Amino acid sequence: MDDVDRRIIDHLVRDGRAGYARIAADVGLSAPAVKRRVDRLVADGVVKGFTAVVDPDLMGWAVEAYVEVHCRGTITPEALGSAFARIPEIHAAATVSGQADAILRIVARDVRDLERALERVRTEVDNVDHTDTAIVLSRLIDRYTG
Amino acid sequence: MDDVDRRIIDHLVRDGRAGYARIAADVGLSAPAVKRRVDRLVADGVVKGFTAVVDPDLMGWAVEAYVEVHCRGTITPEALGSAFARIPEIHAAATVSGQADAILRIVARDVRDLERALERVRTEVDNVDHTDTAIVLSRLIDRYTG
DNA sequence: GGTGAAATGAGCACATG
DNA sequence: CATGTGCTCATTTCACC
Repeated sequence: MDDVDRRIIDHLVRDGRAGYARIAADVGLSAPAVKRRVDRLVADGVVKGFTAVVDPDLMGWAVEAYVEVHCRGTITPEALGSAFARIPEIHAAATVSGQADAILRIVARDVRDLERALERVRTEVDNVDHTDTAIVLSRLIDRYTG
Repeated sequence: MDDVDRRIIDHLVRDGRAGYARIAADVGLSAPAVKRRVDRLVADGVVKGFTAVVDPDLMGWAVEAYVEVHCRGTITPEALGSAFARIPEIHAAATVSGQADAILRIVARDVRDLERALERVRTEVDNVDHTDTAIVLSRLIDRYTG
């Protein structure tokens, strides 16, 4: 992981479909050298994959919410993770410091979907005391790199 | 936006670097037809772009946090958005319903960076009463499609 | 990591239903 | 109007240096 790798990753984050020749010109290497580095970065898991960035509004994924999950007693991150993984509306989940035990980002088609997902969180995850939901009103920023 | 478009998008979300021929075989069209649809989806803004998915831990972006922003009085989403946009550590920001006015996802290099970003939020954004920060302990889920 | 050749895929004009 | 076909050119991807 040297500086060239970082510049290659930066380029790929900005344009995930950029050709090796363009990246090579950017970082000052040949195209095959860039491909070898990208292959290695993917194999090492530094680059986990490539994806299309979709406008949620235009796709009909209208309702998004941030949900604090508060649990009774103690629960392992692994147990939380495997339970959350079964709920497809959960796009991001993380255990956090502070009063809440975990924070979820839920993306649902409509309010009904959101309600259903929240109900599954409360029933399928062990020891959930309560959830605190903040529904997204307007998306201000959606960055993919710093 | 028909069902074929949705399947193309689904394919591109799963693999942002997939060739048109592979997508074509998947959805039952020819490669040029798929390219035309993808070009249209990008032009229409349904697909906003393509990006590499990077493992934050392996990149040294070690500290991530969800931050509730509580404001005094009223503030427009536009004012919040333009203020947040100046702080590069903020990767996602949205106004929300409930007690908080906005929720941020901040990705910082270390705790010092996080602290600096939070200080900027409190000073550069108008009418901020207080912030409530939950530092991510472990990432459980990071999905890019439902 | 660079170079060159072979294979693969992109991208375009034109014809078709 | 959107798709399919055949072609040309660029890119990828592999060998080897």
